[in-house]
Amino acid sequence: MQPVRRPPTTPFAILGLLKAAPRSGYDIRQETASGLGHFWSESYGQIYPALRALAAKGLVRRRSERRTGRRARIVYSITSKGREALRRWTLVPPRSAPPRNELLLKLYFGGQESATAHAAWLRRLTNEETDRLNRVRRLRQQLVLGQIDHPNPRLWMITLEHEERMAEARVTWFRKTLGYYAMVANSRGTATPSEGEET
Amino acid sequence: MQPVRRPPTTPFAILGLLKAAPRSGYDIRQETASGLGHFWSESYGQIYPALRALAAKGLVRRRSERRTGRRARIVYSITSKGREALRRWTLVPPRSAPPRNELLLKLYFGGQESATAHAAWLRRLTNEETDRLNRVRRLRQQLVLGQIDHPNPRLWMITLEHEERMAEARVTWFRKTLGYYAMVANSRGTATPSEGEET
DNA sequence: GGGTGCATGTAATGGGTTACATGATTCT
DNA sequence: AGAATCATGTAACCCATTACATGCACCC
Repeated sequence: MQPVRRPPTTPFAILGLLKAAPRSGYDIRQETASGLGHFWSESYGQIYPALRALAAKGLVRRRSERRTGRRARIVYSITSKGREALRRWTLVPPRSAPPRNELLLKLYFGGQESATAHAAWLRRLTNEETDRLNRVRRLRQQLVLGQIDHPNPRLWMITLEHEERMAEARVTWFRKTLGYYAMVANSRGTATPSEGEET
Repeated sequence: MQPVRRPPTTPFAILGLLKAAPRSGYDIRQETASGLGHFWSESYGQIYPALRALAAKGLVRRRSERRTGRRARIVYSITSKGREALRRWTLVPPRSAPPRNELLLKLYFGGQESATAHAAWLRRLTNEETDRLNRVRRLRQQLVLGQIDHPNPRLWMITLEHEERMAEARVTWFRKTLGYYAMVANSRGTATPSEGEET
């Protein structure tokens, strides 16, 4: 009846950001849409309630900041209690998420009948993934050359390398898979339409 | 007020399994815990309600099967309407999930202070991932050699290749990352504790 | 005066897991 | 007799996104 509590990760993602600098809810959203967005994202619907809860537990401090010429906003900063909670959380090994790959599901259950359509969107996805890979490579290169200012370049590098390895692997797989689909789609789109498929 | 309806994927995963053969809810769970489990998983809490909903929409047919000597069970089979719904679903390109990598979050926010602990669980995760990679490689090899019977070996191969490419990439990244953490953890655990870390 | 960006927030809804309840049958 | 497995199902949560409401301030 009482399900086991697994610690949610949203509040810790927020604490982590606040550890680097005090921020508003809006700032946090921006951050998870750009930099951190490489490996973590949050929506307003998560952030604002979580900030309240953190403040209620004394892990962050809330203060409103009025600025001349700009609208006032609420800035949160981490407390020492919050810092400690964050530290403890990072020590616990991460739990792995159950696999959920919609792409594979659609290919697998689509069968050969859908090969033409699949070839079409696989081509698009391949291009998107290739672009992403190139972006990450450029980013990493800039970091290597010291053209990017970052509070912890080493750890940032580690996350970029993760992105890059994964993107490379996906592109490799995409190209190979696309080869198969293009072949199947072609063999029925043009040559022998009433042949049926054997293989 | 009325959020846009994104089609849920659970019912289609179920339809896909039923397309191959009629199955009970229990069977479906077993399937998503073994074979399909490589890239998709479902829990009872999802499956049974989804089966009811599918039956109500006429996409699957429900019939109870009484077997001599074994307890009766409820077997679902796909209808032609269900087959059509599945086909249409596979034609639509998959949506990509927002990135959520708890591992990177913990490393990134943990900083160097937690390097010793991180090195420890990174080592464990590296081993687990390596084992998984080896398992997938063996599986693929068996498929190549025709030692595995599968209704659609080509599509199954494509999913295994995906698994393999990803596992390879993760192992590569793990080893590299572990190298860094082992170094940091070591340099402070033994030699020059007050030196700080350069390299 | 109107668009855009800054800023805070909530209601509605859906996705998903875990833990339990319940019971039959088979194996030891 | 008791454990393991087959089998169906639900209650209680939690996680998360989307879409909207609201309003300030700046720039054109």
